Amino acid sequence: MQRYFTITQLTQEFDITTRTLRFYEAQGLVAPTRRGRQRLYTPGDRTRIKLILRGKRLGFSLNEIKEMIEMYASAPGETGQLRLLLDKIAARREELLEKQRDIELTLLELDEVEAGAHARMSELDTSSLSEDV
Amino acid sequence: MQRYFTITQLTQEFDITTRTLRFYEAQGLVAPTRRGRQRLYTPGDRTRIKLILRGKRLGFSLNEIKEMIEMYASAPGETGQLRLLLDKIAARREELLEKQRDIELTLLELDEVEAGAHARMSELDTSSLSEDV
DNA sequence: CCCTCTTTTTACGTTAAAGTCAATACATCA
DNA sequence: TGATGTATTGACTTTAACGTAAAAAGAGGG
Repeated sequence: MQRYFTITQLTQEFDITTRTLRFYEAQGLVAPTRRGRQRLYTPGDRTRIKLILRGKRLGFSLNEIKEMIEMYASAPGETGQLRLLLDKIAARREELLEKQRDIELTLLELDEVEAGAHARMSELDTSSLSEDV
Repeated sequence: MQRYFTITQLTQEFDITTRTLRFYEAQGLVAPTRRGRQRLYTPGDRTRIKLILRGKRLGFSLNEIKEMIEMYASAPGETGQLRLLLDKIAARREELLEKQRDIELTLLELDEVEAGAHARMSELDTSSLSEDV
């Protein structure tokens, strides 16, 4: 029942290169199993890759992404470790909330620029008395 | 009525280095005026710097940020330019909305990890019969 | 079994975004 | 006016995240 993905399947699905996947492996972000020397990616590996790409879209570094993935994967035993984990979670959450606010502001500004552009366009339309086809 | 900021004031306010500000200037992202050789930043320059840093937090490259800032600053004359501007705005908006979705997902996952950690902690608490002070 | 095609490994190159260092240039304050 | 501190400029270095190229090793097909 274990379905595997080849490296090229994944590069095509996610539009990345083999170099990229091997680099992520070298950084300890994924660890595909091997059939001989060939890499075989499990669905779990595929999920990790999705997480990595999502992290990248949000502007996190590979090191930060690695930390987050390890947070998901770990089941730390003792209380000290758990407190530390909770702290890390809180910190990440703060960052994400800040990014959310940043996005809101940027979207608002885009709205303004767009409104200005539309205004300018209708000016041009009426002044030139031209008609769109 | 024109208040100026020195470079060190801004580095302290935004926790960046002078090298960074001069680099942004070399890239055409800000253009402070000069008193002799010394740089003087206007409130407008300061705003641009804020925009740059916000863009960076969202994972945009300096080139992308430059484009966005120029979108704000420009008042393009002809219709073709305006259409192009509207297209760029639409594209940016898409990116930002994707980032929003990415953030939502990541926050949900953090919630799960946190819930798991809390569960694990209460297990440890009851099993050890210890009390917090 | 040979040929072709894909994968892997190794190594060096590249780009963005600064960091670091050295040499001047100003400015000020005692 | 000389010392002291801050700014500027230019050059070289660094780091992250890959790109690119070359050589060797399998994989499958006829």
